[in-house]
Amino acid sequence: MNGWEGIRAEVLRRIRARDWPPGALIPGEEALAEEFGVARATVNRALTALAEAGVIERKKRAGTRVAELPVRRARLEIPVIRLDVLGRGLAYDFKLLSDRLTPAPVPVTARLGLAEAQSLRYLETLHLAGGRPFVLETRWLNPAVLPTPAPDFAKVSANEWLVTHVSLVSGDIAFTAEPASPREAEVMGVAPGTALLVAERTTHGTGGPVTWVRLAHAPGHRVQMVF
Amino acid sequence: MNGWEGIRAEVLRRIRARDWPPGALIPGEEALAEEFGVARATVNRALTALAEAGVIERKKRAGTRVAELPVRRARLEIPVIRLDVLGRGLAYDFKLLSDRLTPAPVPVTARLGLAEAQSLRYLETLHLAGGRPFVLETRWLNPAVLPTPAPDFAKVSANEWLVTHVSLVSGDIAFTAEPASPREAEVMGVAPGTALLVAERTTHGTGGPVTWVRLAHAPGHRVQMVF
DNA sequence: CTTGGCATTATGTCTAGACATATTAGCCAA
DNA sequence: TTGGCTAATATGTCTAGACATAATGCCAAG
Repeated sequence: MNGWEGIRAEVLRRIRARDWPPGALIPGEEALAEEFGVARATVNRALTALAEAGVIERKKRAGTRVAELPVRRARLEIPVIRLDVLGRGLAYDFKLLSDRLTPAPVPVTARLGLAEAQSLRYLETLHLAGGRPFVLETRWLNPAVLPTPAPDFAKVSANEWLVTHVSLVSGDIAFTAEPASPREAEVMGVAPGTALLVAERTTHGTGGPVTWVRLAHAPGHRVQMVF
Repeated sequence: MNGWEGIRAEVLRRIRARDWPPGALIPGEEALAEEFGVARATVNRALTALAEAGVIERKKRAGTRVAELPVRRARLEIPVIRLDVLGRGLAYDFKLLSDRLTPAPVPVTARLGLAEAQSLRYLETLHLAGGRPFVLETRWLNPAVLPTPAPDFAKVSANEWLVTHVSLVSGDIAFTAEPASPREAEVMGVAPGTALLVAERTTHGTGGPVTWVRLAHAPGHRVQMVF
């Protein structure tokens, strides 16, 4: 194992072996560079990677120490729903159930940072996997981000159109478990009250708030992450 | 905006502005270095960061192109439950409900890659926030990773002991929504069938499989991530 | 005793140049 | 036409040295 990845591996090994226990100060870059016989920049590359991974904490002047409670980070890759379905080996299709301009409820405008009672585009899309309900997408979309003429969301799902056409800058996503509402039960063909995995996303772009979306997944859906 | 972060920002701006649309080949590092008046290494730093973020795709000889469908990545920071609770401004406590060595069910041994019917340490821990049930932790723990004498999980929760004492190498986490089982309903004080957010984690360490754990969260729990 | 400023020091970033490596396009031969 | 070799090329990594920046701790002034 050579190069900066080799150094990263060796430093990680020493941390795991508790040569350098949690909280300990590890040797400076200069010292490590000499020990490994490389330039300081190479050690820096390795330590920077470990810091990004949360294994060590670095501060100027204070040095580098092993993280006390190594925060475990898991990465979630959020695919376009179509690709998610195809990736499971199932045929994809979707139905646009609702598309209208209507005053948004306060919780939605509040989360997006818009004026109360502003009219937003409301889209209800049922995504199908192998002909069966997969996800019910309930979306409030800021019409200001749409071009004129607006795209036809019956042809391209809003989910996919947004990814390729709007510059998404930041956002957050939250997962909850909720009982299926009567409407959800009817549309997805499950009993009311069935436990559904729900993802709520808020997205902001360069031109301001973009969309708030709620994805209610079919029973049994798993959101998988690796760390 | 100076330095490699400034270059990253400018490249990102051009991608967002569709100066360089999805799929397009962007100028090589040498060309960009000359344009911005910096060394090639600085451009490389900026582009490496963008590649890690999934915005561009880089291949030797083939050059750098804008990602067609920018995969959105969200990062989940998995805290120790005690800190999660304290971070919500609530008092933390936990009760060890069960602790015994018993043959593990096949799905568990299979996921951990252990022989069937192997005896594992079974721990059932109820985590409390402000005196109310917060998470029911159901854990199967490979006794091979424990020191002798084994720690007293009635004093330190297994959740916390593992983070600080075992070298966790890799693992995965999955979220599902499930109806509360009769046992869960009883322990957590909810009606059977209530929708619970469940996290299942499998963890492997340097010394082999470590633990399989199921965390059933109290109703209303949100797992929040930022991207 | 407290506060402000300053020197110290470890990390952060940058440069100019070099070599390594992967990949591709094109050429040549079977 | 096809298969394989080769040369060209863009990214990946590294070096040695330099300056920038941010904490820290000490010291002096109040």
